Amino acid sequence: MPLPARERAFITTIPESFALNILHLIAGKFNKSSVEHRKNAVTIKDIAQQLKMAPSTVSRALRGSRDINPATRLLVQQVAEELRYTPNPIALSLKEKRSKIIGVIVPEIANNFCAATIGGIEDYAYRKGYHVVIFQSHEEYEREVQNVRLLTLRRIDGLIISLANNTRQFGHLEGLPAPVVMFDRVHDGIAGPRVVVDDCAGAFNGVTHLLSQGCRNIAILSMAPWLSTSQKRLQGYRDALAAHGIPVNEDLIVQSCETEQAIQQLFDGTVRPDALFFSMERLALMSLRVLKRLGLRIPEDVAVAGFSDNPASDLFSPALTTIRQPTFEIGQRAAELLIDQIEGTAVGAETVQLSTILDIRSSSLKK
Amino acid sequence: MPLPARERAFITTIPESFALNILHLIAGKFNKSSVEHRKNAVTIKDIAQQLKMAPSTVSRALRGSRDINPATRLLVQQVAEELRYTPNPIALSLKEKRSKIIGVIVPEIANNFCAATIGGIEDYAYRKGYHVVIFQSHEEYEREVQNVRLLTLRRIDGLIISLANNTRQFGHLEGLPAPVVMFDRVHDGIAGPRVVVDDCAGAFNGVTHLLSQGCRNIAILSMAPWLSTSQKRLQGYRDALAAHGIPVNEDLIVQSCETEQAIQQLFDGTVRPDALFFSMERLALMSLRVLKRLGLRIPEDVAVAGFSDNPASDLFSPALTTIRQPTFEIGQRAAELLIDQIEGTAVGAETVQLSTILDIRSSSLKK
DNA sequence: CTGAAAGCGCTAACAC
DNA sequence: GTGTTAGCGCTTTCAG
Repeated sequence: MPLPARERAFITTIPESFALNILHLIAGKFNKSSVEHRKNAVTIKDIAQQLKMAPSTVSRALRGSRDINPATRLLVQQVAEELRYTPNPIALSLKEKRSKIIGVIVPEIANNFCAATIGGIEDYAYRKGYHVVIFQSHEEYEREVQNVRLLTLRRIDGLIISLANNTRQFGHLEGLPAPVVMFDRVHDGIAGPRVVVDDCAGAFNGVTHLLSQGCRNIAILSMAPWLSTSQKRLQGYRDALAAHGIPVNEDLIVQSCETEQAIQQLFDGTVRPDALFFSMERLALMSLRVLKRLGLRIPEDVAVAGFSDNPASDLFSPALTTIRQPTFEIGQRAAELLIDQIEGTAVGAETVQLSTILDIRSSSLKK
Repeated sequence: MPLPARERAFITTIPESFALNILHLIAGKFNKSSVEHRKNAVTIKDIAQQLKMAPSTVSRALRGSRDINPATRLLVQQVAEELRYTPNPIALSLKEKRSKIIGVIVPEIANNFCAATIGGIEDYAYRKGYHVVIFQSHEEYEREVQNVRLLTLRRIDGLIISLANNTRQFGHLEGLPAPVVMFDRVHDGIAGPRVVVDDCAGAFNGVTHLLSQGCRNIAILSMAPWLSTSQKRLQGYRDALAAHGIPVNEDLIVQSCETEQAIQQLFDGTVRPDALFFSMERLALMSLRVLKRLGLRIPEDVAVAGFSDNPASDLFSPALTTIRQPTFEIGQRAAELLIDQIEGTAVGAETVQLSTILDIRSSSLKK
């Protein structure tokens, strides 16, 4: 099999390196193709050799050190460019103990809130010269732990995380060798800055709106009751009812991971809800589907509203009233807080709280 | 004058050669505090010291080499565990010239198709012991190029990519030091395996369905005409019309990035369409919004169908007829093809073609 | 100003 | 079997 010109050149110029590879082949450490793909990257040494100077000098020239002859510097830069030298970030990481990478762990990338937030994180991080690597916990504690470990091993410079649904222990987030910023689903037991929205106020506004439409039996849906968001949104719900002098019917508070059944049961109970308030995006589609299946009309029979960042909410049948979050900004702020910590410019363990946006649409307009 | 080191990845608008230059000039001194977070992780050396043996012995013991006294091995393992030793993947990458990381570049994570596909990639990759790092091109060529460069520098073991909307040159994908697998939006000029769906057949089926509903003036919407998917889906459209002996009206073929206006203009033309067929997910929501604004009823005035993997399609008003793709499997297969190449077990430059699924819903049912 | 040398953590060829 | 040594690419003392 004829090798491409480039690879042939590589073999003839650097025979020792090739020999080394061959040895690996024999040892079975590398298989054939994994070697074929790797090109001989030019290193600082190659430049030094060509210029007949020490690698350290080249390094200095390239890094713009003060202690260097401008002439040499120029020369080095020229050759570096000629040889298309690119620094090896791995070697750098090893030496400097940092990677210029920040890790993000979210429950599900497919969740509109998460996807949009990541956009904001990337935006800020890239501007600051950091890569962003994204992991999904798929709402599973074990996966989350595993991801944190992986990331730590890779010597990421920092971590941004929104907790999985069923994360109830937090040891994996303590004593980490890198700073952590939490957003959305946070845990008070863990120190460090965080970015959240005013979940309580968001829910309060949403529920108040439903009350203004004449709803009196408002059911609230959430999944894991231990999530910070669930708790605060539930509080907002309670507050709104209290503000209207309406007693809370605990039967209308659904906290279950078997949501589909739970919703159905709601309508078999003694008090049939006249409104559904969901506190998680995942519950939005589910609620609508269940109501549809039960043959209930929205909003005539049941008004519907809740937290969701689905960009198609206005196209639903009927258009869905939602509480949106400033996703992009949440991401940006989280990245900012993290990088401030990484680079030591952090003021303290700040908590950033942003506001939600209530988009009223027909699913909650009784008339 | 020197910029902080963290800014260096972002000088993209200036010529590449110049950027290379700058890149080193500005690599400033590393902030002390950023290292403060780092704990001095225990290394293979620490274990060796404690056990009064050579690091290489420890290495062998830990890697389960054959040439080692079972007793020593056990001892080493015990101490390793005691000291909570974790291997440093960076050092490994530097030595072995591979990272056990595969890179994924998609246009937008927020796109349902992309998010779901990534799920499949992760699933397979993780099972094979690879990490997946995700990048977004945000449909921009420059960003795509930049991502590829970044990934290459990081010595990723392989790349999975779906091209950006406006990528029309492909130099950045040629001669890469790692294998590449393309999916969805591919380019024939680039060698290597790929995973696609039968776009042509998918469009054919969709359009045929619209024809069966009595539609005769079916408009087709796409964005960049040079995308592989656009082309094949358009071909399916033409084929379906041809199969029914219906002449193609070129005015009904919209290929524009100003889609919103373009759709509107369609309805000002001499031939008013009685159906809209969109060939990209992004166009789905847009089409529905424009039609709504124009006061057109779906499907009575205009039937609507097209490619989309939006999981809420059934909840739209009206429920949206879609051509879905086997997203999870696409991801799995792409990862499989890539890892086969990385590990040298690839059979050849395979092309995997999967089938689409037509979900007929009310948006296209004329009666 | 520049070169030589050490070392980041790890593996592997080569002794003994 | 195990120790010694070299080296992946780069930065950084420490001498000149």
